[in-house]
Amino acid sequence: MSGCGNQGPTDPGGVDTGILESLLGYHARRASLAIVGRFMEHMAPHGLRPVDFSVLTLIAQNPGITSRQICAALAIQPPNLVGLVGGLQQRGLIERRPHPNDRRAVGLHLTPDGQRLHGAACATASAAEAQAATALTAREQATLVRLLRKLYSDV
Amino acid sequence: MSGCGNQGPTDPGGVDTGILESLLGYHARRASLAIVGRFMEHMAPHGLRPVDFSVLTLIAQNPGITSRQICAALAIQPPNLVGLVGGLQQRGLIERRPHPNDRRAVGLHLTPDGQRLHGAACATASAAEAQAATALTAREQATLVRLLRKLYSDV
DNA sequence: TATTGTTATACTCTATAACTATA
DNA sequence: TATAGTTATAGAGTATAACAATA
Repeated sequence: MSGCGNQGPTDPGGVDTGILESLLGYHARRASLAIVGRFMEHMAPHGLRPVDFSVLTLIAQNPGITSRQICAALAIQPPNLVGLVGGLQQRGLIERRPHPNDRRAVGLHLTPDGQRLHGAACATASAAEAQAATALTAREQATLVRLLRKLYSDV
Repeated sequence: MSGCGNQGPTDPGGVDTGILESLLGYHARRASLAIVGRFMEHMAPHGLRPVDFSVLTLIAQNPGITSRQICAALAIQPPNLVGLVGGLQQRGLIERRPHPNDRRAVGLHLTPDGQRLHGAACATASAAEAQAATALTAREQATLVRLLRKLYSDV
């Protein structure tokens, strides 16, 4: 029974998607792609990808944070963060300072330019969020965030 | 104000994630990665990636479906589907038959082996879904799917 | 011995241009 | 002229191994 007993709903193209419609991962991935795509369009004028904005935010909220801490918080492999941080530094948005306690590590800080750009990017992010969530009420948004957190918090 | 006025919650590592906590895309992406990751682990014994399972499901539910229809339903670029379909055919899971009305197109069908594997994979998918959603009640799951669909349906 | 940051590298995923045969 | 399928290819994104400096 390769159809799994389902005669499921159809997508806009009139194709029966069967069991896919019942899988949380299917919907989570499609929603993620749609939202992140819109976020990218809004953030493009700032020259920031979603991961760039995430890194800037972590540095803004945690001055002196190390690369390893960023990697742990965002699930990025250390080698893949090197170029990203290098790019932000080359644009003059962040700077590296010696870590006070550990001479192996480097503390990351926003420059004044970085603070200005991050402030503008935060406003853009809020605007994008408001637009992305027009289909949802405020209560639905809160519910959605709560349920999504449940899904990845206990892994 | 590069912190956007937020002094947000912290992630397990004790890092302040600031405005990220309020962004739907941030949570949708993390939830998607967590769920899809577990789905991949469950599906690995069948030798199927999520996209392979999706394609097999579409063919199972829509015998004779064309590559272009699959591309439209799953947002895959046609060139990227060629190798995928070729691999499934080489494994003897699907077969290509001439399209009844259009000599340019090819209708895709599951072989008996493909039907057996897809049936087993469906059972695995259901089991993975049940495990992924232990943190949620049945009502919460339904709510989550409904809200996620809203987010990407009106794009 | 373990950890930080780094280089080099490879593998996957995704996107575009261009071709062929049919419509 | 437009579409279905394909090839070749380029660009992201992501993964591991191994190294030097330091803990």
